[in-house]
Amino acid sequence: MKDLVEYRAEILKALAQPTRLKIIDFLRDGERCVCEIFPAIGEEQSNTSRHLNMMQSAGVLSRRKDGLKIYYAIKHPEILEVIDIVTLVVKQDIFGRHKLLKVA
Amino acid sequence: MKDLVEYRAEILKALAQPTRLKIIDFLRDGERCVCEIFPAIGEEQSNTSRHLNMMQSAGVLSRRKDGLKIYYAIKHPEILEVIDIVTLVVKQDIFGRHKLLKVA
DNA sequence: GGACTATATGATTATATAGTCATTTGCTTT
DNA sequence: AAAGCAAATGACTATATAATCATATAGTCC
Repeated sequence: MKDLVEYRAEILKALAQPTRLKIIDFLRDGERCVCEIFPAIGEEQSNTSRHLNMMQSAGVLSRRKDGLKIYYAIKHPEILEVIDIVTLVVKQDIFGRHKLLKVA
Repeated sequence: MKDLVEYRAEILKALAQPTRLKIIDFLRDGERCVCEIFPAIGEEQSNTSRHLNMMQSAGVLSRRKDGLKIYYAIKHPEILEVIDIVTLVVKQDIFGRHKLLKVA
């Protein structure tokens, strides 16, 4: 049986990729079908589908079927908190350095 | 130049691996040298060194030299918040399901 | 300088990942 | 049942990752 540390890694890995981050950003306002997602992020349908499937297996997204379409949504609002904190850290850490240099 | 989405992915990737999560957990109480870290997490010195180096490049850890030893520490306390939120999500999502099954 | 300790790195291997193109599956509508 | 759209999957390629073993680098102390 997988242990806690592996589940944590799995969720984090599901977030740790540019294409997947773009998907999550796009899903901020609510659920969307694949046919809306892949043009919005500028990726192929098949690639988008694989990432969506991976994120839902990891427990990051939920999936709902409605006729032909499949709607994906962010499953836990906490995921957005995680992304927001990371964004903050990036700004502090990376862009912070540049800003300091400019100010100095 | 790398953009925001790539920096976010880089930080998340630096967290998204079991060995690295163990390192971060071990660094919760403060900085530790490599010689303390690798026995604590049960990994080889060289493997541990690579993970530490990778996390510091990503901006997750800071590094301080003192004589022979190199001390690593968590650079931003927010990183621990991220881990804690993810832990919560895991418990809700994965273990939550099992609990429900048992209760039902 | 030589022995010793701590950390990093080169080389290698096995496995995982992201992406693409073509095809398939499944549902809907006529 | 035939046509058409949405999503998933198979096969493949190129690249990245994690781990190991052996070795190198760099600092300390005698």
